[in-house]
Amino acid sequence: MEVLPPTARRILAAAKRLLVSDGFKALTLSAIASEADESKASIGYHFGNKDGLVAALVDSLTHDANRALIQECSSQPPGSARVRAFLEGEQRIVADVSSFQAFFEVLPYAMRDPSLRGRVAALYDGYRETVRRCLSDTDPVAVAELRPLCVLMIAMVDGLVIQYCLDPTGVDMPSALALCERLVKALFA
Amino acid sequence: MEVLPPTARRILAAAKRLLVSDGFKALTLSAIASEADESKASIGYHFGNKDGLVAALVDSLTHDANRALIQECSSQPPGSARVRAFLEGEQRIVADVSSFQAFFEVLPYAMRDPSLRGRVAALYDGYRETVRRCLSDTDPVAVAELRPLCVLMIAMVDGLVIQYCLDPTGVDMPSALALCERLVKALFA
DNA sequence: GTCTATAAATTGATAGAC
DNA sequence: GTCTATCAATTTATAGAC
Repeated sequence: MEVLPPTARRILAAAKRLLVSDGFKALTLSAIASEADESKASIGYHFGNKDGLVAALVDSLTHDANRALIQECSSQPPGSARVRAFLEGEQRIVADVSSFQAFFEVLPYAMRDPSLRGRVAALYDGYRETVRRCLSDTDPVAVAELRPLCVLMIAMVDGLVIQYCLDPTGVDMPSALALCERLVKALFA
Repeated sequence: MEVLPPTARRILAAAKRLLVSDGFKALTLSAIASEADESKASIGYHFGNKDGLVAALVDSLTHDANRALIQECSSQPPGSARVRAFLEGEQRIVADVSSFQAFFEVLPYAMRDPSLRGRVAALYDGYRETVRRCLSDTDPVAVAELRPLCVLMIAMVDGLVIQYCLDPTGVDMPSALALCERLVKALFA
């Protein structure tokens, strides 16, 4: 992303804005060119074709998300303080619904295209590793269950956002997050 | 669904097959008509327009999913036996990835269209109610936390499927489900 | 590198015969 | 109810000037 020419960067940023605001269906070359104040032909020049643009867009999205999560967690020193910071960070992640919507827009395409799927799968590997780093150094006894716990924690965040996006009033998110915290602390006790 | 004319039913079934195999993008009137061995004009006649067809498709999907889950859970008598049956049912649900893929295809469109969102939100209400019925009658002490637990259980299932679809080899699903079971049982103890 | 102009294909929708 | 034929609109892609 940082090594792209300025025009390509503007096109990619415009595509990201369109994806968040209007969904994958709105990602037409005309709309992107208009949003970026560039010509349609420039998109072809910089990204080959639309598939190339989508691949670059997915890379950009996953990179941003991963960096944000790592920054979120590693700001605290290891130990119970970091665990608490991680759980608080989870709440912020759940609250940031807009970036999740962009992810859900891309998800079905990522699941079907082998190249995209590999890229997003690598992102989740990074997620799990980050969570593992946040939750370790607290109790060596629980090490055996650390991997599955990371999987479950991420699953809960993703799944909670789905329910919240579909019906913000139907889900008591604070209670769900409090229960989630209780479950984790019970495991470490 | 059952009250639809035979032709409409064939069209809907063809659309569902296309959605599962090739995704939402493949849901063009031409492709659906070809798959159903009907004419494009028939789709307009029976469903008004494409949006009408998609709404009927979402209704059909959610109805099937809800019925399957209820049947899965209510086959056992209340009590710990039903809880165990529910947890085993969860494993089967997670294993049935194809129906989840159809859901993930529809999810971004459901989140943006108010009408579709309401339909899918109602489905999740049914989900939570079903899970509540499966997990109640075991320990009255835990009643206060029953609602958030239902939310979390469904979130875990959804989130686990996401990770599994992206990388079946990168997630130790049996361990994750075992840990999930441990967490639930710890809560009831 | 960037643009205008246009090609070529596809899409959703419908008129009108049967 | 079902079909063929056709419409206007939109989409991706690219040729060619600058």
